[in-house]
Amino acid sequence: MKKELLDIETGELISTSVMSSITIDCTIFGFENGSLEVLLVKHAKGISKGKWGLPGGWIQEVESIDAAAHRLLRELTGLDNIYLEQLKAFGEPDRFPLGRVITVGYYALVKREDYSVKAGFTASEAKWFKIKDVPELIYDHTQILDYSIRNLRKRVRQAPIGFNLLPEKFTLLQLMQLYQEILNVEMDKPNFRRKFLRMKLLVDINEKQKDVSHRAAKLYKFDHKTYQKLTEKGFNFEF
Amino acid sequence: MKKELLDIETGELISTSVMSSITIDCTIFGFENGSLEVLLVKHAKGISKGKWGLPGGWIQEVESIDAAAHRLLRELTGLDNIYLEQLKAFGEPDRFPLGRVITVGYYALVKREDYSVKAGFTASEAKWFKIKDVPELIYDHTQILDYSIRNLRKRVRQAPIGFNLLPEKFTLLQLMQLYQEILNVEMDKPNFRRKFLRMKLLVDINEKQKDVSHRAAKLYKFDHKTYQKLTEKGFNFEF
DNA sequence: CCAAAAGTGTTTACGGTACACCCATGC
DNA sequence: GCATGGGTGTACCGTAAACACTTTTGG
Repeated sequence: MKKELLDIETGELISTSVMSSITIDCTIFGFENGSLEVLLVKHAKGISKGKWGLPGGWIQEVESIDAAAHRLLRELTGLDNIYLEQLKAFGEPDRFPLGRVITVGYYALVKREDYSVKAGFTASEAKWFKIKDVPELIYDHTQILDYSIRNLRKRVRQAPIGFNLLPEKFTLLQLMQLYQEILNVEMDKPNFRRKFLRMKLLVDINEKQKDVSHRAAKLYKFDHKTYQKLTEKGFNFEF
Repeated sequence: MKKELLDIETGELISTSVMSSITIDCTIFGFENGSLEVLLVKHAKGISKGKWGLPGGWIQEVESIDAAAHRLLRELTGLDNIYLEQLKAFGEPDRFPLGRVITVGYYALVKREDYSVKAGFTASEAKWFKIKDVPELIYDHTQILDYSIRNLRKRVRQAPIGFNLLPEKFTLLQLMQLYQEILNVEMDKPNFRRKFLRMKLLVDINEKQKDVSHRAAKLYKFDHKTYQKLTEKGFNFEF
């Protein structure tokens, strides 16, 4: 529809075919050394210069919202096939200081082993933060992040999406630590292992850890087929 | 921001301060005679004349998305304080034939006893449909409705939101029938009653049904305080 | 040997499920 | 009496929770 719009951050008039008044913002979660982290970007210019925020962008005229979010992730991380889900639209009238802009929030789960900062983004522009170390964010991004975390906690108890934060091969203890970190609870190792193994969601790949200073743990993979079957009939993870 | 826009349904140029390219559509659920129903409106003019769709509207420049949805509901049903939650944004590029418009989907639960069609809406313009009798809908509204139903089924197992579809005072059988209808399952009466009573969510108001041709059932109310407490620590309803 | 984490076994209690059965009311 | 739904009792089973215990590996 419209081809010219004011870049509401820089004040420049830009000419392109994106939708005005609608943006996308994405909370990207990662898991490293037992801590849940989010990827934030530092704004280089405009009124929010020097401040951290969630990665975001515009939606093109001929692109679905989901496609725009995937494109954004690819541009930022170089990764395709990231686990990505829409949260909801955020649209308080005053959420954005330079005009009325509604944003569609997403959250993504990334395997840190796959991730590398993409060309064009230096370490000073994009950085992982532990949840507890997240600084003050621009606009309503703190609110969006809070919503993302609450949503992750909810989702992780309804579907085994936590796998998307772990390496391909992982141990049961890693899995348990992931749940402990996200849900902020203490769990019993023996009970956790039995509970998860009973679900038949893990495939024993007959490999073990190497170079650990204790008994090596079995490595598992996630069984996508069982996951699909369970998803169709609905299921629950209460920890 | 912009004050003039083309009414994409009628083709008229209208002058008002609403956001262009963003609308709201709302699935309004009701429960009557053991059946789950939705309120649809018939479009009177424009390219979708004579077809049924979800009630929807524009978002004003100085109004939050949630406020717009509440206003829409009030205009349509005359009701305030309706249970209302956002679903997500729907934005396929071709979802709307006359231009790129993203819509924010909502779903609402109303007590049918409170509801009356508002002045300005005649019976031929707004009508309740049983879920199975819903006709073909305009644009992507069938998809939004499907998403709403799936979401309702999910939510009803995570929080006792079903209460919002029942009268103030209800029997345990009514409650069970509501769950059976929404989840499309058969339940055991004795077990359902014990399970629900154990949750301490129901208040026995020491009243009984009248004029029924069988033993009169106790009437209950929903205990909002216990609900709040349970919500804070998270809870699950598996039926 | 010890430390550290992997992994097994056992006991208890509670909630889900199935189903038999009695109660109250109108016709 | 009979139909209809209201409501109680009970027996069985699976799983969650707590925790004692054994196994494997590096140092």
